[in-house]
Amino acid sequence: MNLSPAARAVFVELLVHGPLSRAEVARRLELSPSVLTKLTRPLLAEGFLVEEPGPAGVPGRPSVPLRVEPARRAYAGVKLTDSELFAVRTDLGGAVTAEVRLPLEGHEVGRVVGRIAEAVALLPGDEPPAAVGVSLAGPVSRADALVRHSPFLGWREVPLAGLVTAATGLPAVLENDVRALTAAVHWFGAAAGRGTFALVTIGEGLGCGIVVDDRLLVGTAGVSGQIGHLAIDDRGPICERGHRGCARAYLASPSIRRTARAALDRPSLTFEQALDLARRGDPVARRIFDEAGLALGRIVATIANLIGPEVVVLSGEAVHMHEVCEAAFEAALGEHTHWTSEPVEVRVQPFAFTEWARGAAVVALRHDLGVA
Amino acid sequence: MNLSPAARAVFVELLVHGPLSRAEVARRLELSPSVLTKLTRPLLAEGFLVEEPGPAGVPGRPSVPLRVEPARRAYAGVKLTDSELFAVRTDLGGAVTAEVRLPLEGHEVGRVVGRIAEAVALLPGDEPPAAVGVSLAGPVSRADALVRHSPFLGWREVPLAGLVTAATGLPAVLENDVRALTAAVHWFGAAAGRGTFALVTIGEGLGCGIVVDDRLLVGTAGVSGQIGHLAIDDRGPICERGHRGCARAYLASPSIRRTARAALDRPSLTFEQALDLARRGDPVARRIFDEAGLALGRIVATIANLIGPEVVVLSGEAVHMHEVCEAAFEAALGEHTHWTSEPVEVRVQPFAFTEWARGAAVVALRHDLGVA
DNA sequence: GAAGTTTGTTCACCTCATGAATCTTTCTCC
DNA sequence: GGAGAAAGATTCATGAGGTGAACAAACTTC
Repeated sequence: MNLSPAARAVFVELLVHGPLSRAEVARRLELSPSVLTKLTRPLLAEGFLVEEPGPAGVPGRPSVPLRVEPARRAYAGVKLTDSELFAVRTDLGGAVTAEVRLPLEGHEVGRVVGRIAEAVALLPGDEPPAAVGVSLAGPVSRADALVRHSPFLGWREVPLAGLVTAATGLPAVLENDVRALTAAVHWFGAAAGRGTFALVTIGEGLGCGIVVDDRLLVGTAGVSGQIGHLAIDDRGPICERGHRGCARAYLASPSIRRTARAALDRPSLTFEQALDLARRGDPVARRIFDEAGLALGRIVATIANLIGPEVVVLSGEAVHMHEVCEAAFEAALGEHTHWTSEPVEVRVQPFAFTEWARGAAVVALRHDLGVA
Repeated sequence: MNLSPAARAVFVELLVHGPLSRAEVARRLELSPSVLTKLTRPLLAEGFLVEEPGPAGVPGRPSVPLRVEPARRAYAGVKLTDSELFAVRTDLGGAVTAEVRLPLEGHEVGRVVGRIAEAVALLPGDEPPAAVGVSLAGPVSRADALVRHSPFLGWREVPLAGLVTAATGLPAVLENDVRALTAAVHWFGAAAGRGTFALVTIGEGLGCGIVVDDRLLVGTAGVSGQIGHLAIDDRGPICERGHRGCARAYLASPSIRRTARAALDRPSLTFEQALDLARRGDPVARRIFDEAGLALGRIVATIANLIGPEVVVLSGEAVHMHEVCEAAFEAALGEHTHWTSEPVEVRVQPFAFTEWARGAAVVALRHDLGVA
């Protein structure tokens, strides 16, 4: 989109913080009002911004709120798993306008890239997306556009973004899945407008993305938010790495399924079935989910004590278990929050199966706007 | 000092990253070489910078490294405890050039402020310091220059910085003690030049300061780095807040003293005596410090997993215990570091009793330079 | 309808970084 | 030892991008 730094700041402010008058944006960004006239004019002319009817009944010249026109531009986001691929098309406001789901046949790089291109082409829409974002689990070097290591695809040092650009003819960006989701939550999700927050995802694994002063925490060698093996209790269940009572062993859905199967002696029980049993008051299932809630509360409290976020957002494929284990969660959060502070605000972001891909699309959007 | 943003960036780069040529500074700050000529000229003329003999033996015009002249300006730093006050004078390079220690007679605000002014006046030096920094434990609102709450002084909402300015006639800044020390470690200590690191202090209490991308993490309501009550083991010793096996109970020097007195049945044993027993191989004392090392390793691993710092610096009055519990510390750090990462680099910053006050002086220095 | 208030615009101006050109001072190669 | 290469430092015209004052616009309040 090629925006000047000031124009970018104005556009992002309007995108994330909703319709705002020029005067209000000037105050927030500590700019003089005159510069807003200048910066918004071309954006209005090109249709990226539109004027809205303003509030009435206040003294002074009525303000004219400016709003980003979401339909003005589209983005594609693709999330890779070991067996399939989710693709979505979103507008400028991060809203999903189309979705596609394709199985992956094998993990050979060329085949997967072909599938990605296919999925992007299948997404209905008037114009081609302005950029494509791709996300997957595991360490990713965004700067080098390189998949460092993907355990479930068996990849090492794959320059995926370049290959996707070659296959689609579109600018492509690569990002770790949790970080991509964090970006979406930051701008358009439960943490919209918050400067400092943490996202905790619960599902096949545990993930954590941290945003400090509106900047995503990357960490040395691209590693941060590793909460999977946080020690909860030296006597708890054993995780795949042999740790007793670590966070994964209590919380990850495969661990919960495993524990429930063993405890209930039902070898084919699914996670959802176990959750249902707990909902209906089965004491064994209840206990398992209560302990999961305790672990989650402890994790959130640890993050909150250390970082001091404004809010902690919960998401992930298994986040709906929160309603079942809420009491235990709140108790553990309160108990482990530092005594001088109030427990951190917690928000549950309902999870749709397109969420991961939407995160990737938001990364594409941010890239297109030139946001680091 | 009233520097333009660019001049400030140049000066700080030279202050923190040692002597550098103009060309090198231009490259690091992504500025054109010409602007460096312009920006450094007044700083050289006023004696804040001096030219140094450069390296020989390389092709091209020899570079002229620029160095900050530390003696050009002085700062005062004051640390308050419940019973006494430590004051230091430092130069621009954060080096301590004088120190004073005064007992506090009572905790009445006016008396304490008078003592601070007295101590600052007592510090020998040619010119008065350019600014005074004051640090103390507990929540401090730096923006409002307000001590929110000081448990050991019995203060609430005391506008200390304003009072110190009134009493000394010097600009005064207020900061939490751990954060002040973090600032000193960041610019002139074991993390000098690192962009992302964590400081963990061990002493009467546990503290943690976090710097991300060269910016101090403040946290909502000014609260972050609360590691004191991190849960280590549900069966461990009990801390003053009634938590079993929390970090304080394992690591804070009063807890260690208490545990050692009870276990060895020596009611008047000091922390240093217990440490000495451990050094000499006493099995009871060894065990106590080994467990402290395990707790510390676990804390550092947790911070490293979450933040991904380049280095974790250990400091505080009791940091010398690290040498005694190093093996246990390293073992716990390795065990609790996420399996995909190498253990974080750990540096021990030797602690002098002037360190806290030096931190306060560095806060004054940063304030004087206009660094947030 | 006059006064007051706030928004939005225009315009002259000013700060500050850039980029090209140039000068300086060394090393390397022949 | 001289020519040329190399890198640092400087000068200067230029331009981007912001500010501040002045003013117009559009509404409320009295």
